[in-house]
Amino acid sequence: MFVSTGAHILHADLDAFYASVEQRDDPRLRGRPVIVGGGVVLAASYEAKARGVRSAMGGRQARRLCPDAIVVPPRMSAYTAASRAVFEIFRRTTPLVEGLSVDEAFLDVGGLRRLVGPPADIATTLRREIRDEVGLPITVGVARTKFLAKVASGVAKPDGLLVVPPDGEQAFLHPLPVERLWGVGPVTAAKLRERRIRTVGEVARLGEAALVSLLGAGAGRHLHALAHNRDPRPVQVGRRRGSMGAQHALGGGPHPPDELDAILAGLVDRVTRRMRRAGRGGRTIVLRLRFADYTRATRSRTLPKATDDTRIVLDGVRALLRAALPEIERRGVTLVGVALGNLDDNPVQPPLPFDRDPGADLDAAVDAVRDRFGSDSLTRAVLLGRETGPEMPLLPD
DNA sequence: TCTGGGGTCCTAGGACCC
DNA sequence: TCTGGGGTCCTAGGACCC
Repeated sequence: MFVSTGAHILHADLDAFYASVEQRDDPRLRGRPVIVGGGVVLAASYEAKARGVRSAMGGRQARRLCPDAIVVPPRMSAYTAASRAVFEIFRRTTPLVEGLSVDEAFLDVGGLRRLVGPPADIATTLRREIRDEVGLPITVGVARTKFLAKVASGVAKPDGLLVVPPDGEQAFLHPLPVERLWGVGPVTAAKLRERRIRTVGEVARLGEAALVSLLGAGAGRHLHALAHNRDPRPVQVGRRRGSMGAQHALGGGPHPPDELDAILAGLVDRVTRRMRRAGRGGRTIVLRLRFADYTRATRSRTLPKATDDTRIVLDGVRALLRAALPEIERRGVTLVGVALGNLDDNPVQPPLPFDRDPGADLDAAVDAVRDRFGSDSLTRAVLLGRETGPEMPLLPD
């Protein structure tokens, strides 16, 4: 078997994805600072990033930094369509594609050298095809390992291509600030900074034992390996997600139990519908909370077998909510969420009519739900929940 | 810096079993 | 009645990513 040892892994990452789709579809937005999302920045164009706007930033602050920014509401279906088109080009390039999110993936092109050409040429072609066929800029990092390819694309952004040759890895890696390392966030960076460690090279000189005592066994060993550029993980095709969830942020002020219950019913309906559409079931039910001080908590319970059943999940969420109510009362709540973990692949039940088609005939949908759940009030709530969320009527217990 | 929505992986303690 | 070591599952929290 031929094993490629050169720089053969591509990390392809669309630039400012949502904002680029908006600029593509509306010529008036091109060359101008664009912010997608109102209350909070979901994505910012590079013109807006240059002014300090970052994703996850509050909308007010973003507008203060960049008063002339054009703010557009998100169009999720357009982003999903663009993502599909890009992934088709990925898979046309090589069957070894591992998606990381809607806008990035690893591609292993090690076996294509004889057939198509060297990885750098393949990356150039890939970028051109995505530009020509989908109309979006994409940055590609090329290296011998996944980790290094990801770091390379981060350095090359936006609209760039960077190849790290195997004999240039240390020279590329060591001068970089530790924040560039995949997996080093604010907390880890602060711990390292306290020890006067700022670059990857300084991490590499530290020694595994010192890193483990500073960061813990897992993170310490992981970081030590990355700093020495050891990353044996292969590109994995067909990874499936392990959990599915939905959440809803709440304004300040009190939120009575009835209101929380109604919101959670809407969230449960959204998640279970997605699960049925995906043909998956979950065994662990998670209630996610964020309190008024923005600390987070989860409460969970695990069922004997996986389910995608709205009623069963809702019952579980309600039990978790009841138990958490005193703490919510005391501390206030600013977010509720529902997630299902321990996902397996058994399609538990056929999808309901509007699982596939939101415009399905309402009477037929009501009948189908009633057949399955046998309750008029739940039927009504489930149907309403697909659109209303917070405003939906209370469910009886 | 006053904070959305969707995920991943890791750690640690306790229950339970052999 | 008191005691060992190992393994798995569950719950909860935390850091990180896009």
